[in-house]
Amino acid sequence: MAEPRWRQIADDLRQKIEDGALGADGKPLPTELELQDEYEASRNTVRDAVKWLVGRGLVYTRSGQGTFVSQKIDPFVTVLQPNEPEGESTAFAFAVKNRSRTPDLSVPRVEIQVAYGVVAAELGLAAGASVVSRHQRRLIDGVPYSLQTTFYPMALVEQGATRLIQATDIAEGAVHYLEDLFKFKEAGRRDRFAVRAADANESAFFVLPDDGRVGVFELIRTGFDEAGQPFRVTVTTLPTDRNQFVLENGKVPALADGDDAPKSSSAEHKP
Amino acid sequence: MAEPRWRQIADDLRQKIEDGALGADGKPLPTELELQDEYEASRNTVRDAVKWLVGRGLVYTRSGQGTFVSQKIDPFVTVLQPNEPEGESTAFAFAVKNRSRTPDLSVPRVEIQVAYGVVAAELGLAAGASVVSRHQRRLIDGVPYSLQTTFYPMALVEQGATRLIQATDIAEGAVHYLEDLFKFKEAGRRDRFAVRAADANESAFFVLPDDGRVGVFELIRTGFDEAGQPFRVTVTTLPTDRNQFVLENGKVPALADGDDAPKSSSAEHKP
DNA sequence: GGGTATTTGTCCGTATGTATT
DNA sequence: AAATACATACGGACAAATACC
Repeated sequence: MAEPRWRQIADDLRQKIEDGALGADGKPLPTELELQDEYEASRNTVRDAVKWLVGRGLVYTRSGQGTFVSQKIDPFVTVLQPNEPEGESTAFAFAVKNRSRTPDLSVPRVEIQVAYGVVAAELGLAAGASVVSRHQRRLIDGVPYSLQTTFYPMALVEQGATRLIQATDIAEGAVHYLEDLFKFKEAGRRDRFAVRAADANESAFFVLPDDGRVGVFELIRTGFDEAGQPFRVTVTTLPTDRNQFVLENGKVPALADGDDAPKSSSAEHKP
Repeated sequence: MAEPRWRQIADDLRQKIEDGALGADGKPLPTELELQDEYEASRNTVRDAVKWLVGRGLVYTRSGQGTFVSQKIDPFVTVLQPNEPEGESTAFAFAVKNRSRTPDLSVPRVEIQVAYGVVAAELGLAAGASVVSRHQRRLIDGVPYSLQTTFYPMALVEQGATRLIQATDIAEGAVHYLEDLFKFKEAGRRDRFAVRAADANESAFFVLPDDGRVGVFELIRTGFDEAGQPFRVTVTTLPTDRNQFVLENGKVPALADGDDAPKSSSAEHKP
């Protein structure tokens, strides 16, 4: 069996979808019963084919309704400035370009936790040391955008940064607050980018499909003082299906507001 | 049916795997037949459960052998310097830290293409203009690392940059070659980061699972001259399952060589 | 709101193919 | 060659979700 039957069917459907012969203008694909007749295969076999398309994100199914081709979504574009000018927003510097989108920020949930794993490693703390965590959810135009938690060594609070443990937004940004309070500068930052599977919390908040197809960006930003000592770690997660990042270096023309985010270039660099 | 049977089984298996009760030390999970007995479900149902785990990347199956829990892989860490000092490697500045890894670079495949889509948009060319594309594959320690294509307007070749259309490596870097030849500087760069599904070529080169679970980073780097005119676009794709990026800004302590890349922080910032 | 038809989701049993040991 | 284990494929029954009258 060179190519399994379900795979042949899947490839055929994909071709027809890309040609626009199927599912155009939001119409559903043929029902499983119809496909069963068309391909002379059992319903379970055509279902396997459709499942493969679902796994590729090409189509989605709705119980009781049918199978539809997925629409590309207009991504959030987050610009990471290399040299932040000033007044960055809370904890994670970001700017979302595009047509008058309205951000929405939850009240921070503040907790005292024990540092472990990544947080302890990044802050250079012994596993078991206390940290303050400030957690926030972001929405843009009502769409879940990011989950963010910033961790500070408990020592900062003991030295007077009491606003860190209040569950209210720090308007000027927590980092700025610390800079003002302690008369120092965040001299450097290191960002780590990775992609991993979404956990249950993220799947629920971002409303991701259950099959684990859509991962999340995990951004770990560590802030250092002049002495090279880390004093905060911010962990931000964002779903990969609706987010892009832009990094600018040196002299770069402004990104036009209506500038379309690239869809895909896969056809353009093939081996 | 609050929770489907297959999902209950999947959750139970996941729990046991995470507890180390199953699949530890490389031993296979119980066979489908054994699971069928254990859970008193049909073989198809336990297969559905296992499929879900496979989709999550928690286990993999090998025909004729069994089902095994996936091992975490030691990721490549690519450092993106904000202000490249000098002598960046060909076309895409990168540095892979870690234990004496040996990079491997294919001979470039050079083509003359018609610009369209992303490339035309980024280079500010009319769709239909000619571009030179230089495509390379990278391996690290024999493991496929990236696919990369850089596009230059054909006009550069007509103005004398003839080495661009030769299928030989440009040791000092193509950008450096252009800078020397035309006495100008790459004054700025814009990087776009996105994640998308791998296409067939990428799946084959990177040896990705067929189910589309693993996406690829797509990095689009556009280089601008002093006048703000784009003169090259580099498209790089790397699988998300084995790559991380690090971005440093300002004064940051050196990244230790053996510094472990973070596994996951999902447990540490939950709503 | 209720009922019904449509469509996908779950679950079962069975048979046979293919890869690996 | 034989045994084992996963992969493919079929057919059937019922459940759950949705739309529509």
